[in-house]
Amino acid sequence: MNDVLPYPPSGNTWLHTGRWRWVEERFRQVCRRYGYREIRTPILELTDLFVRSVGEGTDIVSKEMFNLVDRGGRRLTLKPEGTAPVVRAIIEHEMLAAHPLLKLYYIGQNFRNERGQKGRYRQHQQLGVEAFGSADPALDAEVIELAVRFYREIGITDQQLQINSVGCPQCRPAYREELKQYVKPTLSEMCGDCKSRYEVNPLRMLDCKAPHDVEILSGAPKLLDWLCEDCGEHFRSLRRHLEVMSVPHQIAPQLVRGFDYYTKTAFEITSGGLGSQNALGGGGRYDGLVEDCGGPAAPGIGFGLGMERCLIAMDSLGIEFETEDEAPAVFLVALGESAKSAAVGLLTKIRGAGISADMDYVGKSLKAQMRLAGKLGARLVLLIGENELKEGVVSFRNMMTSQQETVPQSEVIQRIQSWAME
RNA sequence: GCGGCUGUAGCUCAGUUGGUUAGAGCGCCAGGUUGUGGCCCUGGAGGUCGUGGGUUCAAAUCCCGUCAGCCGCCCCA
Repeated sequence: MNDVLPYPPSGNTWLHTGRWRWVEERFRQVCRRYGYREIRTPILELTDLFVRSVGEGTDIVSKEMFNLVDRGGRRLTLKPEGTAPVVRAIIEHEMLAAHPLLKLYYIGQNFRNERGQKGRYRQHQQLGVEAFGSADPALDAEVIELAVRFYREIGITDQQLQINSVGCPQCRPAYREELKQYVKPTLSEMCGDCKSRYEVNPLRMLDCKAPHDVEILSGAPKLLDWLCEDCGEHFRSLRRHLEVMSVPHQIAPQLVRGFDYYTKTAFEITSGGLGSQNALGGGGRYDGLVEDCGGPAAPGIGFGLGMERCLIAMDSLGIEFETEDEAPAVFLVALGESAKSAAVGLLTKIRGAGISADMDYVGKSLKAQMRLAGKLGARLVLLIGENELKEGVVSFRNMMTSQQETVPQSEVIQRIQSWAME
């Protein structure tokens, strides 16, 4: 969990709201360009939703969810991932009836109860897309290419895309047995995690990092060789589309994702500079998920990417970008009580005309008010004192050139507007 | 869940083998003559040394607990 501040903090410069907005806006732009519409789902969902979709044996469900019980005795969970809530929402609102092909994107908070470290937080923000209603590998390619393009557009030049197929309920069981047969003789030499994975989720052994296990598994049968005709053709087709799109990618036979709902396509995008959490984002196809959650039989594919990891990767690559100008265009300086009152009226008028403006509220001296105007970055200072009040004018000071002029009160708005044009 | 490290002013940190009123830079505030910012000069405010306990004549400093953060493992975003 992190506080993201309005002013760039020293050190962790990525904890700055300006940067977050910039990345979010880029993501929105890309999603809109590809025909995805925004959806927002609640932070709380019924615990059961995640248990059924993500899978009982997964790390997330078995040890990483923030659970709570409400006063009605319902078991609720702070959402640990974004896909299941979206699936729940589209079923509840029968969205597929009106939009047989439904393309959605989201930006939201996820929660996982685990030990934090660089790039991994108990509350983190994910940006993601989900596309429902088509099993066409071209849609897989679209989603993957969208992700790759997004990273490229925010300047992450060292991204690497890895793809794999995790099969389907038709072909996966046979492979699972084959893998178990292969591992069985050497199971006693493997790490404790793998011993339990052997029983609970054998495929997860494939991405074990223990050196000896990696050695053992290097000769293991490949999932890609055991795909059924449908899954095999889907994967080959996906690759052809990626070639046509000129999206560089590597095949990663050991790539297995941590959720049970994935079928066929699985992919991950990594970047250097992230430490041991090198995944920027990942996703895959989930053709049985909507039906499993009580909806129509609709295939789907999506991905999620971590906001914090994007920002950290950008920092480590030294990516610069323009932050929007949040300085007030105009700063009002008032001298004395009656001038203050006139300034308040003027301030309101200026803001009402759509111009950003601000003034002092802590009783600063003229000098201090000027200092504040300078610090805030105001380009124009409007000064009202006894002299100006008497003559019905306002002094305009151009903070860039230090030139000053007087303007009749009735023409102030007009003058600010024309001044902005100069 | 396991292992390691850190915790002193708003921020980044210093603080000698335990020893007077705990320091610096930056930031903040105020002045540098009559109503004018940036640079410069001067001054000022601000800290129960994360927290609880212990050792000692004496603890920011040593020991233990606790909380928080960071880093690695696991896993993931």
